[in-house]
Amino acid sequence: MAAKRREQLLDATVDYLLENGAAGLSLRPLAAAIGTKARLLIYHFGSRDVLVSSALSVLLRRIQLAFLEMHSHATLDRTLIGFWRWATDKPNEPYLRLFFEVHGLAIRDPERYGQYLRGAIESWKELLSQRLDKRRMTARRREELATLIIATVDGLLLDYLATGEKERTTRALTMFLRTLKKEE
Amino acid sequence: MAAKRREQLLDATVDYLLENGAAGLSLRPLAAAIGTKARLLIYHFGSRDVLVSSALSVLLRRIQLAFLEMHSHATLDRTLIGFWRWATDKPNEPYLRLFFEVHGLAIRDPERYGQYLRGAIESWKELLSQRLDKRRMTARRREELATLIIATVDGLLLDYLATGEKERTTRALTMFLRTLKKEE
DNA sequence: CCTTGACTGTAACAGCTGTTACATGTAACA
DNA sequence: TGTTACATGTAACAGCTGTTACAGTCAAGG
Repeated sequence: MAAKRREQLLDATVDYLLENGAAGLSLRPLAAAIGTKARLLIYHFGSRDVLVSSALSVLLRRIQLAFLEMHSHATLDRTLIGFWRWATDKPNEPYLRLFFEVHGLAIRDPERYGQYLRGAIESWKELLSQRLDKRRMTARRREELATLIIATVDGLLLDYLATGEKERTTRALTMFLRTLKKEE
Repeated sequence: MAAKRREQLLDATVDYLLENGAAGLSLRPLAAAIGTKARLLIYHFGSRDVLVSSALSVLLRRIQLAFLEMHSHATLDRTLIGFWRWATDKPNEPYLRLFFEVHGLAIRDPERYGQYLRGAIESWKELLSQRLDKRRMTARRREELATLIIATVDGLLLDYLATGEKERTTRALTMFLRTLKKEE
């Protein structure tokens, strides 16, 4: 098993990123934290950049799994509220924190983080469009709606992460969903 | 005039940040770009962190000025659309890019960027609440509405910056405003 | 047993970081 | 003219960065 050790290091790196962020990552502190040496990280991954982008892929996969679990809910409302609950649950906060941190970095440095960002945006859209498929509306309108819903949830999560005010942001989300329902 | 040179360096630093971002800022390249030495940046500002947070304050002031210019518009709709036009205008893009980049960094590192983030969020809320004051609604409802509007515009701007798709995101914004109007 | 290949340890490379000590300039004011 | 305050220049500090050269260790397969 050549790739086994690599897999372990990768998982440990993801956990480290969730705790410490991606902006100031450097090999030696990371290696010390996960019980290895910078030398070996380079050996297993080839370079720092490969390590980071590999770790972000794993991160994305984990978030997508959380998305998929919400699919069991009956209505779009319940799916969104379910995801909101998951995202604002304290133990899951690091996922969203890292998500928006990398989002900010990617806007500036698409070469390094672009692939992750495109994948992340795509996964949001896919979830939403699957939910909206069932309704009778033009593709154009469905696109508008998906864009609006994703943006609003993103914006509210950003607010929540910055202020920590769960109650206010949750109220704003339910108000948004109520407004959407009237619209139909 | 002791503070004159400092002011010049500060403005030049803001422009440099708008072009090059804040995540990987380091003194020597910055100094070279704006025609000075790292030595003098430390001399005028005391430390790197003071320089960065001073520059972000100037940035915030500039964005607030753009906000205030939109106040002349008659309705809330027109104010928001006016700001959206300003923010998605190519030459102004760096402001929002930097805004969200720092937002991402601040979530991770509140000590360094927290002050800027709180000020930025406050200025958004102030603009909105001034606009909503005139309407008859409970303070609680006004808070929900302001939170929702800010979050949606933020989320759409984030989408626009990542994808560059101005037409789709603008359509989503107008759909949002139309929905809000029905709600009243 | 001996070789092969995957893995790890030690140490170093050049280059970068923020910051500082010390010396020099420069202009205003007594 | 001498003093004072602000500004600048030159070099260096210790500490960090990703990466690499070289020398091992260790278990599996001939």
